[in-house]
Amino acid sequence: MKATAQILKEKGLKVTPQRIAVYNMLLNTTEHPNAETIYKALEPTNPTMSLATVYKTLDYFKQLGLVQELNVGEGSSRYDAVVKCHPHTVCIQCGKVRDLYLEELTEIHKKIAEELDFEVRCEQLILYGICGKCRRENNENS
Amino acid sequence: MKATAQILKEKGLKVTPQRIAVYNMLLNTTEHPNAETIYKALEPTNPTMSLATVYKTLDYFKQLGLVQELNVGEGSSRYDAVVKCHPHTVCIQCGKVRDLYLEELTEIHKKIAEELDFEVRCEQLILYGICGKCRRENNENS
DNA sequence: ATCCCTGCAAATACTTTGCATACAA
DNA sequence: TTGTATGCAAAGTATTTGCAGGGAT
Repeated sequence: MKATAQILKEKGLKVTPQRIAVYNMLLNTTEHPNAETIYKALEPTNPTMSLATVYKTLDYFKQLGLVQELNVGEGSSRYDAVVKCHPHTVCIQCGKVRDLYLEELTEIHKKIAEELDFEVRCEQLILYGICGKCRRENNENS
Repeated sequence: MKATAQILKEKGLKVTPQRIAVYNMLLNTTEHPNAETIYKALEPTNPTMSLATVYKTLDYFKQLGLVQELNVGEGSSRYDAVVKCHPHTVCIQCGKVRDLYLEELTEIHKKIAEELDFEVRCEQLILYGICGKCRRENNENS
């Protein structure tokens, strides 16, 4: 795997501890954290890190295609180091956001897009509902 | 068509001029306005209307399933009186949000959802890209 | 008459910005 | 050395809330 510093350098970014920390954190989670969560997670190891820097860093990363912004209708945006467009499920009970990988779906969307007078750059599918864990817990308590 | 007052009453809401105005405005537009836009649009005819009331009203409507909230990644939420889940296109150049009606897609999503350990309540597909109008204008200027 | 709704203003949540200092190249 | 990045604090949006007065039923 390519080192984070190398990736940043290739994108023309100066390599700083903060940027490495943010990118690595995103690479090592599937939680789709928001800026605040990233900041809180890095605070222990990067005590001087500021929330503003997290926002600025995420903004650079977004511009350069290193991360993807995801808005599932909460107050804040979530971030994902998986840049390729892919569907997500959002549990409306526990709030968990999960990735889905469905090649077939992408193909279908592409086909449909071709029929529209619209040039698709990115497609975002969000399935809102109840995750398996919450459903089972609900059944137990009823 | 059922009168707005009647619809509100059936939902157990008190019928007020403000609520009628907001709901009618949403019924008569395809612009997917946000709260601010709704407020601005109603100001001329409802000079006492306040933005806070628009927010509260939209919140009630959302709870009762009279409107749908849509977040396409801007700072603010948009609202749609078409409650049935349906895909949208968002032009990343002019910002226009359009409805798509694709029954086939809904069916496909439903089938996929059945294979997941996830109970889908609502699905949201957003296609980001360049609309036909913008693409043609871009071609002329190049 | 009762209780819900409205409008104002203040509060909150999220994000961005200005600027002086610090650090990467 | 040079210019960019950081961190702080202040400012900027979007939205929510508390409360007193007003209006719908």
